[in-house]
Amino acid sequence: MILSRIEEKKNKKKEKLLFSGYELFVTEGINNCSISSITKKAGVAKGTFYLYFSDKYDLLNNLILIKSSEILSDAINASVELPKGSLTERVLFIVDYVINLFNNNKELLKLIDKNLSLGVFVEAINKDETYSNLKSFSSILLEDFMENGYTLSKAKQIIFIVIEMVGSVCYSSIILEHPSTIDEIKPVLFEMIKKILDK
Amino acid sequence: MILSRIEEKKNKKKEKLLFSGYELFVTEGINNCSISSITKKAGVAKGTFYLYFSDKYDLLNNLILIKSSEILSDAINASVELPKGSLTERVLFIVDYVINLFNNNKELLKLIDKNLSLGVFVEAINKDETYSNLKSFSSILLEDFMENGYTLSKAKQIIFIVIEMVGSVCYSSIILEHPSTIDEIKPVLFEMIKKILDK
Amino acid sequence: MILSRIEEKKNKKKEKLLFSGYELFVTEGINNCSISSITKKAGVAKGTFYLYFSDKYDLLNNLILIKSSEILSDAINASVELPKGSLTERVLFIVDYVINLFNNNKELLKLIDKNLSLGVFVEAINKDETYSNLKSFSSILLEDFMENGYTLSKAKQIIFIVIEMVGSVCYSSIILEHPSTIDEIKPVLFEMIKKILDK
Amino acid sequence: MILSRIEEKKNKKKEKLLFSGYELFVTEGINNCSISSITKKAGVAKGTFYLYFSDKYDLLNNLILIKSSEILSDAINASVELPKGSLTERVLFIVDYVINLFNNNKELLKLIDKNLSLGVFVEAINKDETYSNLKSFSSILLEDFMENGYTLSKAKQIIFIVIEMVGSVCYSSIILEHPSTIDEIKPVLFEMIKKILDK
DNA sequence: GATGAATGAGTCTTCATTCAT
DNA sequence: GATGAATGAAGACTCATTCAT
Repeated sequence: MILSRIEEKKNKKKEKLLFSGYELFVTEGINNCSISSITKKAGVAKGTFYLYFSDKYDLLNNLILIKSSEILSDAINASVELPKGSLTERVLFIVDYVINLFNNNKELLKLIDKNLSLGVFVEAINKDETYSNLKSFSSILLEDFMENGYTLSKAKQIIFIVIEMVGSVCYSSIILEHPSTIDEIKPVLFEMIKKILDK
Repeated sequence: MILSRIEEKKNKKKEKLLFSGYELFVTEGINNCSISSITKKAGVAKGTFYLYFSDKYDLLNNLILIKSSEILSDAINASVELPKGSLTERVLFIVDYVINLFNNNKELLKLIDKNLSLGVFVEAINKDETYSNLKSFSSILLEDFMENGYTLSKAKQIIFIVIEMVGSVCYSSIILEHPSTIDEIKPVLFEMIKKILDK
Repeated sequence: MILSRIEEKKNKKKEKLLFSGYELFVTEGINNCSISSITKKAGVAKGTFYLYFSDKYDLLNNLILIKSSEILSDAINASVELPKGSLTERVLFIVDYVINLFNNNKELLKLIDKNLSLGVFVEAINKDETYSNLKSFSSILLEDFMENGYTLSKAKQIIFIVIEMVGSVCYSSIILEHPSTIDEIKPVLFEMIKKILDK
Repeated sequence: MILSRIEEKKNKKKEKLLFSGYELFVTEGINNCSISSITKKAGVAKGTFYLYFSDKYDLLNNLILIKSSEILSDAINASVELPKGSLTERVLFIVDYVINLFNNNKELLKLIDKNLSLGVFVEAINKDETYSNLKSFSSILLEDFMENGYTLSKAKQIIFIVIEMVGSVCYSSIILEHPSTIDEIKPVLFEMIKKILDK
């Protein structure tokens, strides 16, 4: 356990770098951030950066997986209270949850959407066991689809399209506020999702 | 008309720069392109770049407007042959047209989607008279919505969401080929659009 | 006389360039002025500049001679009314005149002192017949020195030192306002000049 | 003291840059010096320059303060041997010292006078404690003025004017050698200073 | 004479990366 | 592991100057 303190210290540095990177990416934009500015903000030496990340984009990818994982973990915890089989409600609930989250954390939305779609994130889940808890997300949702008579493959495709649609609309309406605000567009979006899922 | 030859030359230079920028942006990625490489490819001096554009992103924006304008102009010309009022068919036709176009020109898709959504482009239409011919696009489509009982505002919102959805799905499936290929996802997408537009 | 109109036009261009150069030199500083900015302000083509001046500093030198010539011409016209032989009064009158002029035209002071001392200008007088009218300035003043028993050579040296002193003090007190304002320092300066000239 | 070696190295680099800057400024003129040429001469990388200075003019200002400080420190050490109260002699001694110094180091004179008058330097003394040893300069001299019945304020004004006068005359006569050489003008200058200080 | 598009050398500045401590 | 001084390649941008019209 004497190493754990060193280990802790190491993790602290990595986390500080991640956090500083996040702050700078969302405030300055990725193109305007340098390794220098990240380490400066993190309060560590420039060389330290290379002990944990290969470059700026490596840090970014770490960040996106972490943040995306958080978003969906939160959504899971909230949506489990809904009764099994209530497909439309669950999807709308999750979508609503994500919209609210993004609406309250525009910087996060900016970072994720500007760089990697949720789709890419899903891919990471499949590969990396670290995010295995997120599989339960899929499974709860997928089971609802099954119960409503969808094949697994069809279900995945619909989820994919809905995620793309929601992400895209969120970005445009929340960040760009164009052509509608999220409040104006949300009812229409929900109506469309309902229609899509209605048998 | 005596100036026309000079004016012509100038336009040629600008076009050469636009074309070279396009080529490099799509092959190397915008971050990996320098003014130097663009002018070199265009066969003009470095300083010449600044006679026509303020920076790399200025050229990019020019490019996106031009390319987007081309895409929609093409879609207009093709869709006018459909009878008035056939809303679902027209939307599907246009979507299909755009998908095929992007599928045959992945570089173009990469450039446009990575940087500006079609939504931003629509904004430009409203402001700039240069793209006034694109307004007919809206009008033909909007008339179909009207004839099917939609309000103008509702119609615009639906179009916006569909464009976001199609653009996003295209990018993921055509460029990233994840989680499905465009051929796999297209039928599902069409089915969803049909459901959305069905009264 | 048919050429005079062309000649006039030419002079107009040169004068416009001189004037624009003056304006830009004093507002932006010489280092921040380009041929481009000068011609733009003057409303002439870039190439036209080279028809009249070899470079930025050529224009500057022209400017300084012109401006200095104006200053001293004005001083001559004013000081001639004083009776011959009143050396101290004449010097103080001229110094006062120059101080007031600089005080009302700080830009002019900035331009002249920042670049060429009045001493350099005096050199030009000796060489260039164009400014021969300025010789009368010397003669009136020098005669006063003679009448007060100075040798010509001594007179010139005293004038030189006084000019340097006044120019330097003006620059510091009027432009930098340090360590005194011109109003505070002027009585002391006058007292010193009086002592210098008192036999 | 373990850091002292690194600290030493850093100071060496800074000094090398200062020295190279000095050499180039005086031989080539400031306008003709590039960061590149300075670092090349100093034998350091271009980027190293920016670790110590923000730009060319930052280095120049450092240089002027250092050099001016040296000049006056030397003058102090020399003038303290004079008996207290011998105002005229002390001023002449100091002026003579400065003239000789400039005469033997024309490049230094060129650098200082072309850019900042001694007046500006005095301002720096008042603010920055680094140059506090220079205050003794003022104090010794000012005390002499007091003993001769001058007010503090009057004394400062006279010193200011004399410094401006001497600096200006030095520049013209030593650098431009116009209209007199320093040897020719010095007796006249001394005579004038004597008259100024004579009660 | 006048023009201004085009040039490309030259300069500043940033920044990822290294490495001795 | 941690540091941060040093590097120098790379890129953005300026601008005096030319020359065809």
